[in-house]
Amino acid sequence: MSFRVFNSLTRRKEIFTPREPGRVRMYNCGPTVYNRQHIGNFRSFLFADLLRRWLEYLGLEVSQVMNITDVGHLTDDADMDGEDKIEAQARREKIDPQKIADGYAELFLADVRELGVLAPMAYPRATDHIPEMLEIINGLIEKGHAYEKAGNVYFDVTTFPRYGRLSGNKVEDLEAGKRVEVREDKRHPADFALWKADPKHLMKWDSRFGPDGFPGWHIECSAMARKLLGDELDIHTGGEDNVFPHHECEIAQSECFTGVTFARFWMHAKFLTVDGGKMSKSLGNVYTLDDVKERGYQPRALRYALMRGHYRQPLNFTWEILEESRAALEKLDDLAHRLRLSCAGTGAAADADEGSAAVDSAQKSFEDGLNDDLNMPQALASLFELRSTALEGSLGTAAAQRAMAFLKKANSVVGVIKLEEDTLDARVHELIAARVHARETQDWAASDRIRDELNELDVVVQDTPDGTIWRKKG
RNA sequence: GGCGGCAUAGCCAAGUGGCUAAGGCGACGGAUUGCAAAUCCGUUAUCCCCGGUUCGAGUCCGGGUGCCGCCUCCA
Repeated sequence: MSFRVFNSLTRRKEIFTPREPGRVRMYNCGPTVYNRQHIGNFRSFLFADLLRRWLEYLGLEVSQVMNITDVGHLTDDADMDGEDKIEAQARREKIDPQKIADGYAELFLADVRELGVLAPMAYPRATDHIPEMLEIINGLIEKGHAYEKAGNVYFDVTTFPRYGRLSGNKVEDLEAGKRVEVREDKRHPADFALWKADPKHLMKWDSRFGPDGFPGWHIECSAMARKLLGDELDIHTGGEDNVFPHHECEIAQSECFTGVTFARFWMHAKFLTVDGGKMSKSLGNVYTLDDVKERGYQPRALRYALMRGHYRQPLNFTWEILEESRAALEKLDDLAHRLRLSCAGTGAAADADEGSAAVDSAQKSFEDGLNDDLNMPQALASLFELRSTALEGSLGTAAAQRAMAFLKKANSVVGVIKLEEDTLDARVHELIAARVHARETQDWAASDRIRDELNELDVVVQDTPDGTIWRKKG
């Protein structure tokens, strides 16, 4: 079965194939680093990570790029008085805007690492690509797709008939829209800025348009994608809120400049809501990874919570859901643990191949699920079905080894399961041995006391017919 | 005002028109256990409403209702 993805551009599921056989060029819209990234941002980044991991599972080489936008967008594209987000934050913190951006970029990288996101080929920064942006801007002016007015450069949307194809917006409707304020130096209200001039701006670059310029919002992605991946991408991803205007504008800029299709597949993750609605500072529910950790949850619990639903379905976050995720994850850890034991012969069925068919069927279901536009719920369900099989004691050693190999492969995609054997220090080993001895002599008081002690050390003991087994919590 | 999405059990969440509607979390009853934990067995769904198409609809079509997101920096 081949990998089918929902292409936002055509609004249909299509079979994915890279332009160059065996190699995928993928660009993921990353963060604007004027603030700490929140769990909503992570949903989109984890989606990109899942996609990359699945493509690699399928044996494709993935050239993946995720931008870090470290020059702020105007808070209001149509209003020159609108404040740049990074500069606004810099004023609040009274330090240099580049330091703000660099600081938050570091936090972003640390967060994402903790969430188990695999590093892409590159995390390019906007401020390192000003010449590449200007090259495109100049080219667009030469080709008549852009025009300059007093140091500001705008893209002329009327020169690109496909403008609006991705988002389903019509230029006429945008014109009628109440939210787009008309700026008198724009030819058309929907024209968007490629380059802006403002002497008061702190981050600025010299160019033929004047000494006080800085890039408009969308141009950095076009420039960095082109530089690192070439003119034609296979996949471009982002959050659904990027569809318009950001991605629409990227397509216009890039395609008018290069004359070829910018990206063949566009994939967008649905929005994350918190407590049933958009998160907001006033509600105090803009959660960061630190909030998750402060409540005693491992980052992987958040990874699980944000990935267990389908990426195109709305997802709501609550602390109850995170708790549910933690509990489910514990079961998957336990599956890995049981499989290790079965591989070693403990509790394994007499026939070494007993249960092989169930393992194969779980693997097929896992692969079919993810091949169907990354159906993660189905993929996860297959792992729990494998667990049921393993717990029925119906796996032989050979089947268990096969199951373990599959689980490792599966975890290369989901990236949340604790596969390796926990290590215990000598003290814990002694306690476990002492408890086994106490039980043999039916000294229940001592046995229970040691069990409590082990619990304090986050070790859970379980007495099974095959003897006492243990595992670490969490 | 324009565009898009969603509605399946107490909660979360799959579901190419066709076998008894996956899976997870939780709850309850029983088994097991020195007590637990884990596990096993069982119970927990008029698929938002009303029409229509069809031999057959959770699934397709039309109309409601409710919720969410985008159109402004936003993943």
